[in-house]
Amino acid sequence: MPRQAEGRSPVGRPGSRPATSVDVAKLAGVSRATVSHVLNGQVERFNTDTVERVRRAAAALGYVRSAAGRALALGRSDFIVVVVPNVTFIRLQDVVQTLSADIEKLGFTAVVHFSVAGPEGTGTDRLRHLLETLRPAGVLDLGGLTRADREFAAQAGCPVLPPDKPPFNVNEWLGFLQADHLRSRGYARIAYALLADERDDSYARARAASVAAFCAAEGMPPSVDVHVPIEPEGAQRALEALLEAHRPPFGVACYNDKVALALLFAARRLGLAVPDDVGVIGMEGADVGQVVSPRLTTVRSDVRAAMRPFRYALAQAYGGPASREDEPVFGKEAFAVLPGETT
Amino acid sequence: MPRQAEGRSPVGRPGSRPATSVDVAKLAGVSRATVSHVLNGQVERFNTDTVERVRRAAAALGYVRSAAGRALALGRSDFIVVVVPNVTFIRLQDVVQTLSADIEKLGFTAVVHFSVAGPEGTGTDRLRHLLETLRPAGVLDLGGLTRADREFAAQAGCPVLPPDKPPFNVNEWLGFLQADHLRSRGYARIAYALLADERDDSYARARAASVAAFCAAEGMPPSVDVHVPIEPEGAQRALEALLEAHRPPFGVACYNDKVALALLFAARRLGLAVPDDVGVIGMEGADVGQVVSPRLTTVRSDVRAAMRPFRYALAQAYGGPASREDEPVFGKEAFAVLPGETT
DNA sequence: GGGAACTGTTGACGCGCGTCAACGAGGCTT
DNA sequence: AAGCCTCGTTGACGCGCGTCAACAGTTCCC
Repeated sequence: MPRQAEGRSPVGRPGSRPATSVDVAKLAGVSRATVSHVLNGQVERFNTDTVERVRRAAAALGYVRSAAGRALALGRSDFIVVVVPNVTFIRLQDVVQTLSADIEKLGFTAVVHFSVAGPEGTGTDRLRHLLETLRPAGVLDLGGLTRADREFAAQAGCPVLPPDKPPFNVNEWLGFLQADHLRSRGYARIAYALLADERDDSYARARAASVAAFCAAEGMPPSVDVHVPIEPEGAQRALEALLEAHRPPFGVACYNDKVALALLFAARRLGLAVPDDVGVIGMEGADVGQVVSPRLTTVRSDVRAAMRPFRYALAQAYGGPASREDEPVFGKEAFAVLPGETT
Repeated sequence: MPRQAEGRSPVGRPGSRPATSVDVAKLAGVSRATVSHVLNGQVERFNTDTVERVRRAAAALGYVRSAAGRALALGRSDFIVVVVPNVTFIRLQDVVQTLSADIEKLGFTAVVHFSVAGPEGTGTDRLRHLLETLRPAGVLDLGGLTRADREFAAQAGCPVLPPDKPPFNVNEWLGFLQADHLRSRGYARIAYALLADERDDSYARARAASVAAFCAAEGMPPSVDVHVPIEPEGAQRALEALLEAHRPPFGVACYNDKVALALLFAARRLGLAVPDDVGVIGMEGADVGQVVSPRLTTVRSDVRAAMRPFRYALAQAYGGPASREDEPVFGKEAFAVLPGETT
């Protein structure tokens, strides 16, 4: 049986291998080098006619260049590793999805890496392995990278974005927003509620520190940190512990809306009046916090605006000339206190 | 200035290119072919001494094989694309994280792909592009793939897991659990609450259908579907609409815990007694549903047990001989009604 | 008219790896 | 001694691509 005639169809019939740049070159009647150049945007150096032929041929064959071949030739791949820290908020999915879309828009492919996946196998080892096999075009650090990991990546010739230390003081700002709101509502004492039982969370640390700094700067009593589990009895115990340090009324700035809700309902079960005895402000503006009664006071975040530093860093590093519209800092409009009924 | 002597250190000094199999071969005093064979597990064919030398050399150099080179030679990469459907539940992060870890354990790298990223650019195009550039070892479908996409992947020589249609009747089972619980609590009429304003969600459809089938089989009045937005006024309106179709008391099976909470508090604002007038059962056992008062009745899920079909499919397709302990169906223990105060 | 400068195009190499066919050495049989 | 098999090892090729140096063709200037 004679071998099937060279199958080249956009849809790729079963058995027909995918088109390569050789196929495109043949069909366009040019050399493979020309195809490569044209398809990589070296357009001015060629006849418009040639360019057109190549493009048409590529389209006709449904040509998609092989990531592997390109990576091998270039010495680096078109992947960008997104490092997601051990951080817990409901809208994390939005964040990842938004960033993935931005990355794809730049012609790269996002590979998300969770800083700490489980008990066994440190995230560091897994990350380093990833960097070495993948040789990605970059690492987008949402805050999960240790200094050592950053250096490792840099040494491996893999730029880490954003170039400054990742939190961008965003956590400082968030802590300030919460503390400032609480004080403006008349609370003279402030506490910060972290999530209990979580592995070290750099965001939480930074925000608690920011709240503490606010209190110090404003001459208020030092803020008290408390770890709150998302579970009724534990939350109640945490709140009781807090009551021993701070006499009501006081305000609690919470790591996220889940923590806030846990404290809110714990307070009611303990017979404390909200917001008179205890004020609670959450963080992130999760929809679930707005459907309960009383409606949670929180800090609403606009994911796209909050991601601006990351988009900026990506555009700066990989973007075309037209993608410089963003600024390197998150928009102040990214975060705003959403007044509710709990402060 | 003389070029630096061949830098080969595990940590990779700046400027020293990463070790390749050539380096390993040289250091071990064997050919590159041998290195490749040994490192791919062709152990019996070689002297134990040779094997040992190769392994030691690789370890000494911190050798990590290049994904690009391997992919190019093999004609397919070591990626597994995880297709995440347009589905909304709080613990989705857990699911993705768990699967990623399982995939890495098998020596592959997970690339998550969101079925629908945004308004512009259909997910299908992006997926197909991904399959063509990446030539992944497989696609793990959480339920977001259309039949056409599945066929496309198969034709491209890229196996789709799990082989059966993805939902594995898991949604049928979940709908049953909810409906059965409601009936056992004495509700003679049942409604199903989907998430409003979401693009088509196959999970939601399947579960609503399952609840409807339950009602029909049990001779109950047909279930009513209602779309609930996660926002107080909208939820209230949805509940009011429901009241026109069903006279209390009735039970509502909810798509997820957020929907359940929205309805729960909407009911209270409307002066309806929960659970006497309206029973509410959520889905997923999110911690946030357990800290509010009244505590939400819901279906608790054990992510690992629920992921079993996917782990099984992965092991079956790519796993070593020792990884067959799992069964192809999710464990019934994966999902259990968690009684609360709302039914 | 001969070289220089420029434009448009291409041949050829190498990236790192998997693998097939082939090889030498040693032991065995005929 | 010649042939055959097995065992352990390797040379060489190709995967698809980017890119450099070199090429033919044209225009220009002295």
